[in-house]
Amino acid sequence: MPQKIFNTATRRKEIFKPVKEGTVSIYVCGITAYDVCHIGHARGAIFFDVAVRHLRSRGYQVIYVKNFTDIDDKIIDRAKKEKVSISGISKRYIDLHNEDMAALGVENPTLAPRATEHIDDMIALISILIQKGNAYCVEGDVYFSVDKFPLYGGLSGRNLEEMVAGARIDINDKKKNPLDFALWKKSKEGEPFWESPWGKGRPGWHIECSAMSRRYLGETFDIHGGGEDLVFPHHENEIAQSQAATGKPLANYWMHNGFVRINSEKMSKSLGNIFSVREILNKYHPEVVRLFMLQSHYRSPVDFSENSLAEARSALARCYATLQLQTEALDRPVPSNNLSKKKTSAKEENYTSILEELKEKFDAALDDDFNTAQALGYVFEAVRHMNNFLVAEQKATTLHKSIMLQTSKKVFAHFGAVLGILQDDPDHYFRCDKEKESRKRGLNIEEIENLIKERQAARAAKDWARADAIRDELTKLRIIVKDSNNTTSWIIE
RNA sequence: GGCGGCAUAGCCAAGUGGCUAAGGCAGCGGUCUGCAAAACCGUUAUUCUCCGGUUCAAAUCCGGAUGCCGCCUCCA
Repeated sequence: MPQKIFNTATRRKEIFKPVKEGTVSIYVCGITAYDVCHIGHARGAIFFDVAVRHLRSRGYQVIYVKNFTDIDDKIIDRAKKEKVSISGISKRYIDLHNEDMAALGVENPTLAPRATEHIDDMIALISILIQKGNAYCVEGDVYFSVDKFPLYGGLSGRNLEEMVAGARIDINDKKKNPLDFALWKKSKEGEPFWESPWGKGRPGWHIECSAMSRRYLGETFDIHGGGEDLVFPHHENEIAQSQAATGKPLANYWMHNGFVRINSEKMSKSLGNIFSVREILNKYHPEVVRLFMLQSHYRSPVDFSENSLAEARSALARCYATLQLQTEALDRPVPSNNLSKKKTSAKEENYTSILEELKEKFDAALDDDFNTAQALGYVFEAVRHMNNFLVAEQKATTLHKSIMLQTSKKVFAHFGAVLGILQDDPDHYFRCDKEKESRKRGLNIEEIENLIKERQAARAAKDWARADAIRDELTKLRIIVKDSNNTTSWIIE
């Protein structure tokens, strides 16, 4: 099945055809380094991470570029406020960003260029635009002339007249058209600057992406991505700059991820409902966040709440419980003399083929515009299927059982590798989960373990009253006790 | 004012013309268990906001209504 991608530019799902057979070049707009990453950044990062992982698993060689904006008004403001250098601010938040992404299991992009390292590329591009008459210089500022670019508005589906008629456009006397945007800004007193043919100044926001994508991916590359808010004006302006300069399309496919909402409200500073990645990772295993994000389609808004994360946590625990059973089954030695004696039945073979079929469906779901929600549906079907198998075949020691376990191991490894979940050791996962949950609820793991031990002793002595009393006590703390033949494990509800 | 999106079970959420409307969470009945829990088995939408239309056939296409949301200003 060919890869399909919903292209913002055409508002349609299209069959993906790379510029160069077998490779994918992708550019995603990264962060402006002036604050810590929030859950919205996490969504975009996780989604594009999965998209790239999937393309790679399908055999494409992917070049993934995600930039850092390290010069910008907000960074300058913050530097002023804290009385530190601009590079001090940007370095701090780039480092924190990298930590957060690593914690979320987001793989590093192939390249992570910074705007300030590409000022020359930007100046070169702006010069071309001036030369071609698409840009003009006024008192040290350089503006892009939207009237000279007939395709302007094509990506976001707007036209110039309507936008000019809109009341919210700021009127600037220097601009020929109110929609013209800055390519280069004359530096103000005390601001950082670079020398340019138009005097001392710094780049406008949009030009960096045009310059860096051109440098690393060429004039036309495959996929350009970002959050949906970037469609206008940022990506519209990038297209205008790049295509006016090169005469070629900037990117063939435009992908935009939807926003994260908080309890059905827009996440914003004024509402004070911004959740940082680090504060969430303090409470939840990173894969819970990934699972939560991937359960919705990337283009839909996703509603983030304590409750929805808790649901994702239960769902992930279900997967790890199965992996744990699987690991135990794999560790159990199978007497080799029994293997040869028993023949594999059709029913047994069926177990393996269903798992392999689910893997195919999983990949096909991701081929279809990266439908991670549907792909996860197949993961959970595989979980149930595996549980069935593990219960039904518990006592079996046939050759098939070990084949099935190996297949399952392979299939779940594939699911996990593509979605970036199920990467933890199950025991470690549950331990980590316990630590986070107990910290959150002010529980003491040691005390709980002691109670569990006490209860086990009571059970061994068949002192059911005592055992039940302890269990009731633990239940009040929302701790679930799981007894098996000779051990007792526990989880936090 | 302009442009765009969404509405599917108690909750979350796939599905965009035709097999029984994925999956998760929660609930209920059963197996298991000292009793539970976990796991497993079974079960929970004759129906996809409403009203019209197209079609042999629509949650899925078209028109209209209602409700919610996003972008147009820095924003992932």
